[in-house]
Amino acid sequence: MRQDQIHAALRIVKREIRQWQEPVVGVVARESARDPFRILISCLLSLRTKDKTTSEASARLFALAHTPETLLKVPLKRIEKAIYPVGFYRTKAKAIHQICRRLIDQYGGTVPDSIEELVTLPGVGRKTANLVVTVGYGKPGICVDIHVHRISNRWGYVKTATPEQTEQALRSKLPKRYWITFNDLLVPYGQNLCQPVSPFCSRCKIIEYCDRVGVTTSR
DNA sequence: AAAACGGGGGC
DNA sequence: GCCCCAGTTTT
Repeated sequence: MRQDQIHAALRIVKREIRQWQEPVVGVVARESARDPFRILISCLLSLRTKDKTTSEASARLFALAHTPETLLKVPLKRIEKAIYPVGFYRTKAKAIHQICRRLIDQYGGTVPDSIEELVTLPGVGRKTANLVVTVGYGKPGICVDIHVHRISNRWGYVKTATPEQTEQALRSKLPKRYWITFNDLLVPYGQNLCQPVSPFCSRCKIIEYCDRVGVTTSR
């Protein structure tokens, strides 16, 4: 995909996603009501877990409590029960308490708004930190998860080996107006149409812009 | 039974 | 850069 095609491609993807009956657009961010703390916890739950499962689990969890102070008072057992289907539930429940403790001790119960501080929290890496900063605080940033990484390369828009390299490449190449929404567009597109193996290329409206790097079979 | 799941951490 | 993590859901 050429640089001058990215605008058209993203516009088409956006329109396409809007037409879907059950949109899964940025579920983690959207259902978290743009609250940095909820985004942080939702992202933690989403590690190696399907989006729908994460969404349902975080809803159950936040029904119990949704601030560091109150969530820390919820016993681990109850947290584990609420988030059970996400997998790694014991590890994640423990991490939730640790994060709450750190936020209270070091940041007065608030969530820091810088990548550098966020990634020092247990279970928080660049992907999670970027989502908190961009969606939670509305600051410029690029959140690269596995979908963004795969599709950016599949299009041939970037040529990178790791998500972190993708983040750097997009930072210098992607027009800034798309920084915050890029993730919101590519994630649902990657979940429902441009999947890792045999994507639905026949239903893709931007196939003419796509280099189909690494696509061996398609539907 | 095996693969997949919106990563992260340790080496 | 590679390997492990430690669980459920989906195929």
